[in-house]
Amino acid sequence: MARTPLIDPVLADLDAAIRAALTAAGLPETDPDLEKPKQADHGDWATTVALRLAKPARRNPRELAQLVVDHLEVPEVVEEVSIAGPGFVNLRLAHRYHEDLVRRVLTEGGRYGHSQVPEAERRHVNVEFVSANPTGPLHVGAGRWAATGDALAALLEATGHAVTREYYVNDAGEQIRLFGESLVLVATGGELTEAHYRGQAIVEVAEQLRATHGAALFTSVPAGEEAELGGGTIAHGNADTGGGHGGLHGGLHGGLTEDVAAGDRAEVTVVDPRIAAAVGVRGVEAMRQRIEDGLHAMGVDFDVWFSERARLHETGAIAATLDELTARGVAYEAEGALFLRTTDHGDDKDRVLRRSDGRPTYFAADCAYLRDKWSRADELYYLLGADHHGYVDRLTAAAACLGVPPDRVEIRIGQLVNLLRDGQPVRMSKRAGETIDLDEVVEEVGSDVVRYHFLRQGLDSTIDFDLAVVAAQSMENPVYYVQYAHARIASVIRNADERGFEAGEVADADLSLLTHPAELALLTAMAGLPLVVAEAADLRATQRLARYAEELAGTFHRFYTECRILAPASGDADAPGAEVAADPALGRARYHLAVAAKQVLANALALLRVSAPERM
RNA sequence: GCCCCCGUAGCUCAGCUGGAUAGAGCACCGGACUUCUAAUCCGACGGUCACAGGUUCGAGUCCUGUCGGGGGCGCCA
Repeated sequence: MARTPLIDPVLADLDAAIRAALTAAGLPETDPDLEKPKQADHGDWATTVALRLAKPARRNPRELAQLVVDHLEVPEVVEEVSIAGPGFVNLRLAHRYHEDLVRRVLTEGGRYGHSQVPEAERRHVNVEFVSANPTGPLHVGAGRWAATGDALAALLEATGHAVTREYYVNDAGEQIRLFGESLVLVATGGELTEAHYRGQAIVEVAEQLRATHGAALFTSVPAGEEAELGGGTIAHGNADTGGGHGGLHGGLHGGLTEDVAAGDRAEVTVVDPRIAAAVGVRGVEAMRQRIEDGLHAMGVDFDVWFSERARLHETGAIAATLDELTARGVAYEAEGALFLRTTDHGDDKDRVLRRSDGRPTYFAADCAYLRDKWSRADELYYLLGADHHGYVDRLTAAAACLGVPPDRVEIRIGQLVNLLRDGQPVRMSKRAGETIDLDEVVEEVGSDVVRYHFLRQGLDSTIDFDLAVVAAQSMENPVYYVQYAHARIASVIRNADERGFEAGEVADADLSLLTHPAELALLTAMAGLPLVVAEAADLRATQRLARYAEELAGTFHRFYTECRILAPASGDADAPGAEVAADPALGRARYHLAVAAKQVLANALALLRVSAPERM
């Protein structure tokens, strides 16, 4: 993809004009690579072609810049071309461009800022995120993946891709039996060991199951049910040892640093495994529903809740996948087990698909899942926490073994979330039920604050989530700065309506009157959204959009301070806004500018899934 | 031991894939509301971009190494 996507029609013109100038000047063709100068007074766009051509041509870059400018057929929208510094070619757009922009924003409405990637790059992207185990409620750290995955999905949609938001429900295997056992013990007053799941949510789910299925569920095997939980029949319950993080989807996946590894849940079999399994399956579904509700409260809605048990184990998809891998010649038997030749694709050792006792590994389920997704999408995006970093190589290799082109699988690792309270780390233990739940925090501080807090920072940096800070300083949270700008505009519009202000149609407004520095800054900022959206989507970087929203809000606040829209009530010639009283056409132009700015703010916030309030 | 991420203002972080004078919020100091929302604006203060080399017209950005912080590495759920 070109470094600067030619989103704006003007950009395409400039790009073509510079290319033509290069040819006309007898210079080698190269990407004009238009960029926005950091300093506003350098112009609206700049190209560094002269700097980059200087070395191969062995010529002075300023000289080359002059050559380019001499041969440049200046497009109509460009008002001024200048050479600056070591050889930058700066372009300043004519005011008419900004006038057109206001009309364009108002015409496009909610679509302004959206764009279409070239046909060849258009994809159906399966975005898998969160996918935390349904053996407990989501903790705060999961909010990072929920917010980020959802916003990335929105960004991909806004750039012309089709998206499936997907949550993998790890509802098979030993941990489900243990989860069921925990529920049984809670329901029957049995004694929980250290290995069992506990906590308020477990108690509530146990009560819920009793209410819907009756107490007998906890004491007898439902008729006609076997203890098939996937991962092979749990024949003795203690065939597996330990917890830990052997597979991608078996781990916590919630993305929060945690002091207790899931480990050593082993050897606990105090309940009939068939009962534990039956209860576990139902309990997991109840817990999953709680998770779904909690995410919905945060504005995150998944298209697909993919049940490992129902769609991989019960359908035989895992077995089919192992067959396919064997048929492809990428799997082999050794020591009674089936291995996948992941070392052919960069992994440091081959991985076991089927243990020597015949049971498939979690990795086998992950392969089957990948295969299933690939049949439904043409690009697979995994958003994982840093605790799964060690899994990337084998997952990439698995994709290659299944014939998925490497450029269609993107595994993104995000750093974890540190939960703090007044600067002190909060130690959490999932099995002891000592967690801080996402839905509680969302309820307390609001979805907007939680989402924005996570979206504002890049995936590569560890985020501190200090409950005290987020709650107490909420009035200083940058999200309010952005939302306030939107609410302020809404307020002006309300006032205008009340006063019977006649704004007229944009088409009739004289937007050429918008020449105040604060007006020009706002117009320039508004023009930036499409490019920011395209880049944020391309780089999978939500913070780009968040920072842009803050910048745009800032330019509006300055405009608001310096440029009145409504004439002052008094006739005082020195009062702020007297210029509007003297020239009503200016007030009308500013009104349309503000309405357009409101739209741009709303569009940016919409992509972050943060609300744009009408009043605050 | 090996792999990944981070180190930028007192604090929390951006920095547009190598460009012009490194930015914002918070904190601190000083200003601005009888007139569209002060959850705002204006100004001041604040930097050896962890450190050392290298690549080139140009490095916070790319490469190598060192130091410091975080995370990950199993026929294992």
